[in-house]
Amino acid sequence: MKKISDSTISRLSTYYRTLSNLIDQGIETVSSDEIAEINNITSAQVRKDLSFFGSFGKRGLGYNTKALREEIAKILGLKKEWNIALVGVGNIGRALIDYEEFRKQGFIIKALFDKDRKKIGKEIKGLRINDIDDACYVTKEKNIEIAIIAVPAKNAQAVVDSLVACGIRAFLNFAPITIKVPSNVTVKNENMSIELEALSYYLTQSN
Amino acid sequence: MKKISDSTISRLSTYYRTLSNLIDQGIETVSSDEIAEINNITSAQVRKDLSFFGSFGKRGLGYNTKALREEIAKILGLKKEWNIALVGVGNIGRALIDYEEFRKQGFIIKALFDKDRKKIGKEIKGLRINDIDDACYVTKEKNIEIAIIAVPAKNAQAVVDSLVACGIRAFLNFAPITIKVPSNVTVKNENMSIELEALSYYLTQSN
DNA sequence: AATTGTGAACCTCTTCACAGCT
DNA sequence: AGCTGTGAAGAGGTTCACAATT
Repeated sequence: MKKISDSTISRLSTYYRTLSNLIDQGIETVSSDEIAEINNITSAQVRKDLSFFGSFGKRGLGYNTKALREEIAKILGLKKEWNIALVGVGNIGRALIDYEEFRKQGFIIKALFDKDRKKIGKEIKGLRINDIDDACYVTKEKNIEIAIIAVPAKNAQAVVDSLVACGIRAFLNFAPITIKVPSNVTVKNENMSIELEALSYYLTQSN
Repeated sequence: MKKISDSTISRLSTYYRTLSNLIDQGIETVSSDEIAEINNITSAQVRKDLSFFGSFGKRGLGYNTKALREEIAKILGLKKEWNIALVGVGNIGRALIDYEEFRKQGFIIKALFDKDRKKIGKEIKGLRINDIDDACYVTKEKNIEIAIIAVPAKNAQAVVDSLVACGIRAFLNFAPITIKVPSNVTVKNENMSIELEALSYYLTQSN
């Protein structure tokens, strides 16, 4: 399959959310122009993004909201639940356990890991905190497919290395560091300081 | 000033972090090639990014780590502390209050807001939770420059609208929705579900 | 009449490659 | 000799504009 850009994929996610909202409002049909307007982009962009995957609209009419959301769900792989491991039960980690948005989209945290002896064995929301050294056993048992890395920067690479060795191929990394992985493994970064620093830059510019 | 791309700005943030790590290791000189290697990019990219702002290296030698970090700090506006308001004291919000990384970079949370009567008046880490309706008074008193939006999607636009009316011009938005703002206001999004959905897409593709 | 789907044009970002400096 | 700084080339992403369809 042809290579689709990261931007297209992340815009599909926003279309998915837009469609969900429209469906909640009882709206059955929507044009690329309306989807674009809601998301501050152009209608050509919306149509082009969708065109990589098929023809989902009707000329003159637009798109059926439910049908289009269904198509995007298929594209993004949201028709199944994904089993997630959360590594690092600190502030960020604990917030993510309670993050409704993940569960709503079918991302279910099924395993917790930490390396702090004081935490291991305890439970949060019915989930036992496991020793990261037991990662391979637990991830296999629980069928984990994606790991969220919420450990300090200095430990992040080692944690990912060992999970890659267990066969995990997708990571959401909250540590402020670039993680190295083999080419068949995907890492997405969630680096909150970077965005704040961009704001700092723009504010500094405009003064 | 010429328009610098978002990607360049966010890479500058990563160079800043890379340089901090090198300095901690006592390394005094670094080449664009080494910075690139650490961050999985090309050395031409590193040099081009820096070239938009000046000439900070010595041909044949590379860059002085401390001097370059200083330059990047100036560019990104990190030579001062930024006063931040956090709106929405839920799971995510509370995690951010304790997030050391922000404080370390000079982003100091100085005001908390919520609209839940049960929370207003209480304190977290010595910070009083204020009524979002008092936003203008409090943001002015505390000299707030950036707001972090950690409220449910359905309230996010209204919260931002009222803070824009108070004069806030920079937002870090955690709500999974596109916020509309005037052109002199900047919004950066931190949408964790989007990144997970991208992982879901890549895993789905490769199976 | 309205709106999609898409090749072509356009624009922006990245990489190349080398002159210039240390 | 080694590495930066940068114009030019190349790649990739976005927008235009219009034929096709309902």
